[in-house]
Amino acid sequence: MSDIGIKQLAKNLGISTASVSRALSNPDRVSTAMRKKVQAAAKLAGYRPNKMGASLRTSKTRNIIVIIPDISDTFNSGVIRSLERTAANRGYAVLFGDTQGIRELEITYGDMVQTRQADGIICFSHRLPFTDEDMASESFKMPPLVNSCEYIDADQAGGHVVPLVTIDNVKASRELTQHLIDLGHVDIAVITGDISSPSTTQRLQGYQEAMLSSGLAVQQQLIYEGTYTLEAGSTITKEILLAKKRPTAIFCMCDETALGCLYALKEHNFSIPHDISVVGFDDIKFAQYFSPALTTIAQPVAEIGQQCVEVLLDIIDGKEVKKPMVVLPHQLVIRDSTGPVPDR
Amino acid sequence: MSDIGIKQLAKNLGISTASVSRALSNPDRVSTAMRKKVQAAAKLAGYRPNKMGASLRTSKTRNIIVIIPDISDTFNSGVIRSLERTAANRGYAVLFGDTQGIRELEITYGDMVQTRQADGIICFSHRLPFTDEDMASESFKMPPLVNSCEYIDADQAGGHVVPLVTIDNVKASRELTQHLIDLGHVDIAVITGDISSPSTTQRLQGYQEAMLSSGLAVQQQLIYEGTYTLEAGSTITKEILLAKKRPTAIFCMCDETALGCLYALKEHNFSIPHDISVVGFDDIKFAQYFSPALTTIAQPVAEIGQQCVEVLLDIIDGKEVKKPMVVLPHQLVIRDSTGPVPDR
DNA sequence: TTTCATATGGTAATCGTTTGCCATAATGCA
DNA sequence: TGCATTATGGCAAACGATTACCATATGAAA
Repeated sequence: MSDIGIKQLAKNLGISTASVSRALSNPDRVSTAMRKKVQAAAKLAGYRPNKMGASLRTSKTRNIIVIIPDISDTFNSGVIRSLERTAANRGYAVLFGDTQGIRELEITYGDMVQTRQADGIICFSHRLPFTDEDMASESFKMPPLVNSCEYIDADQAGGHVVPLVTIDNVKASRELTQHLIDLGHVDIAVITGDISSPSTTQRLQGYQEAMLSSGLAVQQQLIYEGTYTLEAGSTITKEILLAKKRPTAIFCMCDETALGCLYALKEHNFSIPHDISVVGFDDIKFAQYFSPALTTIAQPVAEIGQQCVEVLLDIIDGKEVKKPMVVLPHQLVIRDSTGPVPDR
Repeated sequence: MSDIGIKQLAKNLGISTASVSRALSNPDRVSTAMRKKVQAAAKLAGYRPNKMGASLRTSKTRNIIVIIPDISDTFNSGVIRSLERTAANRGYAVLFGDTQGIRELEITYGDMVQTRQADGIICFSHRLPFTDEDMASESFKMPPLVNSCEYIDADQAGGHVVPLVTIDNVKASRELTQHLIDLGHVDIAVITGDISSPSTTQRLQGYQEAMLSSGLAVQQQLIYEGTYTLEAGSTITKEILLAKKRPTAIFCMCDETALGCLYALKEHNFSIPHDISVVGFDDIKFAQYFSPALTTIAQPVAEIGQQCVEVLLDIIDGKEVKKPMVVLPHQLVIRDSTGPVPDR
């Protein structure tokens, strides 16, 4: 672990730096004898190549930057884990930028490709991490980027198509709503995520489609605008309980919200699903341990992470991207938080 | 966003690269006129400094690598978030390596300082991310490293003192156990984490100390070896329930385990805390939403993250590290999962 | 034996910055 | 006014790898 470089190594062996470099990172280019000699010496000396030097020369960093609003979000962290794993297998390291939804931080992290600290971006937000100014510039070139789970508007992207890995939110939401309808529910409240997020819009659309196609009215007063948080689930549920006409089911657009919802319901002595049914979305690892275990949509977390990396690396490698949008299968998971509509 | 470099910029302005560099990153070194001129031109041209070039020259990367067994662990991700924030404020980016506890991956990530991809390491494991071989070598120099929450043995560290940011696990565990004892519990089962982890050992020690100092026997058959997971909580609790003599309280060494435990208890129709009391450890964000809300030890997640970074940057900057061990205050949070021992 | 292709190793340029050293200009002070 | 500082800008050498290009050696084919 001494601070030895390729130069010193070459000098010690009485050979050129070119041979050392080749023996280590392009072994076919040298004779077996040379290769063995150099590799042995390198190992002995504890030689570690300085990646900065290499990166500078090759203009490849083998880093991926992941831009994410909240790294502690349970659903996201599942995807992250898979990302990281896949990337590592392909020889890439993953940098994370937690933006807390702050625009300025998004920009900072988005800049890391421009400053050559990363080769590409995986983004978990519905906003691109570049200034409008930059994007408007005609010299703007979109760096390798794929979006996870959140659709980005072509308008916002200045006409660029942004590759996306996601499930079909509309369809999943429709199925979930249909499940409630099949149980006889008619008054189904919704606690949305941030409405500026397309995933929320899509899930809302699925809900509406399911209602309408079953001949049920979409009651605007049952749609509550929230966020993807525990707190939103808890506070909005209380609001729902205060309504003159109570719904018999609550559709929470993420599992954390559903947990908050269950909490508030139990606090007010509602029995689930006897009095009110609750569904979530995502199937985070905690969902099956909630009481009652949560009916939800399972997203293929591992595949999402993996595909994000695969697609991104294809772009980085300059390969033709066959599918700008990868839609992965979700699954309706029926557990104990949903039941038939109660008699009135 | 054009691919312009310092050289081109200098040529355009008819000045030397030195002046450009100074105007941008060492502004006091040049005249106001020069500074303004260069900065304006840089902005106009969308100049982005290539950090690889700079890093190579300065041998500073301004990256920190965080090595963590499970990035999706809820407690950890809280700390991570804070880490990331503090680091960003200090101008450092954070890279993450999720090792899944795999030795080989630990080594890979540990190597990133040697290969100059990062300036320092924050480690969430009880093992150092270097090969024994390396550490045994006399030329081994410990890179800047601080450990979060897990103590590292000086033996294992080859005599090096590894700075640590943590709470006092022994004390916290003692208080938590004492809380149960105060409620009249005598037969208190424990579901541990991985026993190779010092945090587990320490929490176990705290438990034992509390029992003994209250004149209670430590019953070995009540100590169940587990892991810091939901699944362990669930399966081991079932085991506990099958025991001839059932405990009246279960001490889970982390909140996720406690959730698994609550789940299993409810599944078998035990009422909490009426029949059995349960405590967790960490106070993850979900804990207060469990049913019943969980009595636990709150760790100062944000401060832990912050301190880790502060200490690490001090080491990187070559400052004297005043305290090799930072012990932060925890808090006993009493909620609804604990109650008086039931009448027999 | 000659000729050509291939295998192997070396030389030195290069990637994009930063910075030590120097020259000159500007300023302060007596 | 003269001299000592200080401010400012340029030159060119790093940093540590990779690699285009070249020279030589080796072997095969004729």
